[in-house]
Amino acid sequence: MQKDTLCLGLLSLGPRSGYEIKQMFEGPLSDFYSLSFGTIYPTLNKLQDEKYVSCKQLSQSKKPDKKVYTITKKGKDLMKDNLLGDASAYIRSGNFGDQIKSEFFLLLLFARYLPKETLDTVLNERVLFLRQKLEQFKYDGPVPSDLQALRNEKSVAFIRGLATALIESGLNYMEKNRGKLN
Amino acid sequence: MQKDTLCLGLLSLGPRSGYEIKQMFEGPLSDFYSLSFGTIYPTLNKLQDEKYVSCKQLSQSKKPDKKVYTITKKGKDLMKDNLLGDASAYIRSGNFGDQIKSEFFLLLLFARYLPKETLDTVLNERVLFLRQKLEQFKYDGPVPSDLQALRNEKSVAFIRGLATALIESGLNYMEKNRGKLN
DNA sequence: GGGTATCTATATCAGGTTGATATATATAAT
DNA sequence: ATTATATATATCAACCTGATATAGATACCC
Repeated sequence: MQKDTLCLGLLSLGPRSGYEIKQMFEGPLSDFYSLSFGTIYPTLNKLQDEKYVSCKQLSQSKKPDKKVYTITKKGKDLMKDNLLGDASAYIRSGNFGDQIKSEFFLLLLFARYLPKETLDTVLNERVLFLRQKLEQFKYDGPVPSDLQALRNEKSVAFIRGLATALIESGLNYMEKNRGKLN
Repeated sequence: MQKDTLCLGLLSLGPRSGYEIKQMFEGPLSDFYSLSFGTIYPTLNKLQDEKYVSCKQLSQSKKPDKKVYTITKKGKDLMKDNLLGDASAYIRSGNFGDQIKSEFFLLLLFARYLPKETLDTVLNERVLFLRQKLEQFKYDGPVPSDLQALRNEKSVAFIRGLATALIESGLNYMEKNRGKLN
């Protein structure tokens, strides 16, 4: 997905600074996508130049100033056009699509070169890690206000449910079949 | 995972040309990882310079010449060292780790900006796509001889089983919950 | 025979992204 | 006072991808 469309999509949930957009990627979005500062800041500048977003400099007490970007009517139109135009291209991506770099699967692929105890430790820690992820996706308590807008999206509820189902079935498979790797 | 380690790992399954390594990434590995020619060829040259692989130029009838690379003892040692040294870093990557760019999930995130019929079509085609993927992972018939070495790995059987379980639970969830996106 | 399409095979490079780093303000802890 | 941490913006070298170039060989069509 074009970085422009993605930033506009996140700004459609409410005005944000570049730093806050990055926080969204490090929070609930981190399992599906991420952009670095080196991409986010230049993208926001470009979007501002082309009037897809407007910008207000905000002085804050107790924190450095920040630039808060607001999506414009022109920006919303571009976002919707882009989403609609590219929708069919995204069908074949994602989990078992074409954008994944899974180093864990590569490690499993070469499992026979690892000492038995190392493989055992790796699998144990992977299970712990996935259980932790599961808790994160199931967590329903309070979140920082910036992230609340994401949480409120119906689509996020769907995605969290899907992630939960996938992790649970993955855990289940690993616990039942890990013996096959030895 | 370092590209060096990855190429050495694939060469540990048998001698291959750069083109054939690329074919492995486009075949059964495509859902977990990929490297482009722009990475593969320079990596093989570097590995050859440093004696981690040896190279034979092969004339073929009916096809252009190819350079076939064979992993050396020194190369196998490096590969094992690297796998062992980096194993713990790979635990938190992969599906619901930190290396995923899922454009399909992003599209779902912004589902409310899509016309109802478009979303419906997208979900239908995604289901068809995943069913096709499922068939690919379950397929047990003959494969080109280059890819047979991968197929024979115990770890590949484990990974294919895991992928199958994940896709099935994802399909199941999507079919039961897609109404929640409207 | 000429056109073109496809497959095998290697190589290179512009363009884009990341991860690291720099800079700065402010709070909190030692 | 200094060290660490959080907020906040910005930049850049290093790296990778996707595209493109080149080339030998087969195959099909008119």
